Amino acid sequence: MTSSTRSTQPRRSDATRAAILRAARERFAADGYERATIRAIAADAQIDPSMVMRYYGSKEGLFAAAAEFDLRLPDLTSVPPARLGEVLVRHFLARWEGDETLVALLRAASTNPGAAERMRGIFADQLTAAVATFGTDPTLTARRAGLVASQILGLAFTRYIVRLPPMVDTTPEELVSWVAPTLQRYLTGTPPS
Amino acid sequence: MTSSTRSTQPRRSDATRAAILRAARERFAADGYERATIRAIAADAQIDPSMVMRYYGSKEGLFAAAAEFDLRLPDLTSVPPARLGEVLVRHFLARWEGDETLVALLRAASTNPGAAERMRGIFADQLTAAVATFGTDPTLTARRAGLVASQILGLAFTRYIVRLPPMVDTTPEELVSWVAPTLQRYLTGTPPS
DNA sequence: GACCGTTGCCAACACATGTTGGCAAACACT
DNA sequence: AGTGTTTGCCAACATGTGTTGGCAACGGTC
Repeated sequence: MTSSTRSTQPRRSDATRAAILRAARERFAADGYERATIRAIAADAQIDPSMVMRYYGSKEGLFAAAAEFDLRLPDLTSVPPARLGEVLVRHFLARWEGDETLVALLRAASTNPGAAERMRGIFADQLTAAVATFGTDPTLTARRAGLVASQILGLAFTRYIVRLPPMVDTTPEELVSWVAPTLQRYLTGTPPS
Repeated sequence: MTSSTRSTQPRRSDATRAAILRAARERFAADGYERATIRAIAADAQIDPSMVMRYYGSKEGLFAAAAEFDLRLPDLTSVPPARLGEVLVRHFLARWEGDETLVALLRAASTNPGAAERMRGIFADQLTAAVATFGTDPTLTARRAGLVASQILGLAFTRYIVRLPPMVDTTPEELVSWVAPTLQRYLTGTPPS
């Protein structure tokens, strides 16, 4: 702290900080947590590796900052109940088609316990909260949210990580048509016996 | 080659080889490709790290041997068409609930290109071939197989890798009830416009 | 213009990694 | 018994990693 009394004053190094964060997201998304080295990230950002340490403390700290992520789920109460699935798939596809943060998180979650923990938080908190806006049984709500997460993450995993050819080649709209009914049933379908 | 003229004669070191492979599968499944070190695997197998190199050439070679995997898909032509989804989910859950090889492959596929390639091979070849037993349009067949893979891998990813609480707590039979209709539609449903 | 915090770079440390070569004991075979 | 092969271990190398400390240049403040 210098002389700033409240929140954060714009610092002269903000540009550097942002460059590091951008490069970190790219590298984490492309290589995963362990293969993405601080040296490579620093090289991409065209600064010295020691700056990364000064501004983010450690590699874990850098990842924590780079993997900050908000699903930005729309208000599901203002959506026609019959179109919930469609709205959700479309939203997710659009959300991470233009933001590699989730891909970074997805890759890292496989090997980094902290990343997995964050993933759990995001989908357990944000998604469960959204699903909870309709339906009262908490166990059932959690199960619905989990199933939705399984299909959504499976979609992302096969399309962006493993890159299964049929999943890569299919257009987003076609994917929406196929997957929307699945989410719809997970969200509003009557539970099996 | 020593004096063996055909295939493979039982060697005295077979026990060691097997111990290495078992430890490797465990470590790769638990830690992923990069965090699983040859030293740790050798320690688990109670032998010297250099033996791993001698018997498997390199870390990549060891992984290739440890990640040998067969989905063992049943013959889908002898299954009532209406129960295809149910049979498939049950088979997959049973298949990898007792064999950590697929978990190892799944974890590694996120960061290791070779593992991702193998994953593509398994699901593009074995699964697509099974789906192709009914239906003629190759593009549609590939798409169906891809969608099935997305839900199946999403299930495995959320249950075994990220360990989302609702997906971990749910019993296999309950998962089957929820997911079977999804696969059923991906396999036999009429394609959207 | 002197002072002090900030920004940046360089060099280095401590450590873990995959990998290699050499050597001793155990074994197989004549 | 003698010889060649196999199995195993030890020590070491080369390299890449996250991380640290020190030092020069810059920027604003009195």
